[in-house]
Amino acid sequence: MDKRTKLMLTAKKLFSKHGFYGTATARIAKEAGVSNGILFHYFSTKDKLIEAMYFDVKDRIFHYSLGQIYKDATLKESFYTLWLAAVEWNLENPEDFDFMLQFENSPFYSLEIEKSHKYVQMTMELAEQGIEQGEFKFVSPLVLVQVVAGLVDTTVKFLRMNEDLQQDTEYKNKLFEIVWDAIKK
Amino acid sequence: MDKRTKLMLTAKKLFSKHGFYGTATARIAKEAGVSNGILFHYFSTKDKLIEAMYFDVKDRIFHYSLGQIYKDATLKESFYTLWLAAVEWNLENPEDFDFMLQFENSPFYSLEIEKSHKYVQMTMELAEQGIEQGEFKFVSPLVLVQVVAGLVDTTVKFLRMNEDLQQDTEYKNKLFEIVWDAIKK
DNA sequence: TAAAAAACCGACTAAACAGTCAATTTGCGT
DNA sequence: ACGCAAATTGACTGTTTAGTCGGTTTTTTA
Repeated sequence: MDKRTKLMLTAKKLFSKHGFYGTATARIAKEAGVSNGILFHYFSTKDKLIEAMYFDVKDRIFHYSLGQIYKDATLKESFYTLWLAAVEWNLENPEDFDFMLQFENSPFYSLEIEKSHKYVQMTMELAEQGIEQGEFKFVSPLVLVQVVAGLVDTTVKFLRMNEDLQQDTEYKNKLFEIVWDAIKK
Repeated sequence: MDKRTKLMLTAKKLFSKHGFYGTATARIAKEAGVSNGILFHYFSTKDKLIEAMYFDVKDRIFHYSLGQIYKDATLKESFYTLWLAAVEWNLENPEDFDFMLQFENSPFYSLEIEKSHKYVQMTMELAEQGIEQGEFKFVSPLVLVQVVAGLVDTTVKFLRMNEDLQQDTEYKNKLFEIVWDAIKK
């Protein structure tokens, strides 16, 4: 594995456990088994490292989730697939989840960063589609996207505390009804 | 104003803008116009200061929101009042909102802290009531509470970016329908 | 295969940091 | 007005921090 990847994996682990400033760059390098200098060769500042990780995680989760949607699916099916994929991905990647929560609720984060992401566009289009078809509530499509994203987080946090429910498809269907009822007209 | 209060106000401002570790204790004291030493007289460590602020904010917002509920209100009215009060309080106290978001999504936070709060009990009881009456979805009451709390955050974030909608009662009613449909059977 | 470029090292530094402490002031009960 | 406890000060410290740099090894290119 190349050292850049090693650094990012170690950083993710430490950031998610100890927070951004609770994690020293020297510690990241040490636990990654590389030299101190190489960290700043790949990431000119600590902030750049954090930002790079955000884009990396965001990319992977969207790529995975959107990839699950199949052609000719109804809107409800598409949203179900999207929601379930996001929930399961986050459950399987708890460090990424904790890192993202921390980042998106920190002063590092701004909506400008969010909007710069190509995948956000795609989910917005899905929401607009649902509104035009009269299937979704007549509110800003941005609200609908944020509601779904927020409910993904809520679901993940809940299922983490109730491991026995994580495999319970029936219960997860019930949880999805919360999401669907929230956005549908 | 006593120095303890001055310190907390300044800390809140700085934490919400620059994050926990981006804010030095010396800076808090300086901008509050008090000596360095007095900070550690009132709060033995920086972490204790942060935790004290969490309980302070949590207390004020719950006290305000729950105080708005009137007797003999229906369940829907109670939830509407609660949701609206929380949204408006957060809009009027953006520093508290940012601080709480940061805290609750940081490694500082654990559910043990949350549960220790008396007001959380009260909202849980409201949710249980709704489930028993067959008015809410048959899921864990904790989910319902967290869904509503999460949707408060989502709403606040959205209304912050759309200041023109903050006074639009009709639009806010629409946003509440999202919340209500999410939890109702 | 030589030279140029990129990856890599780890010791180093200047600044910043949380928390201490001995000394002084303030406020309050008697 | 006395005495005592609590509030307050700010200089100080030992440690930790992000980021640098001169030099070395490895990889790429021509």
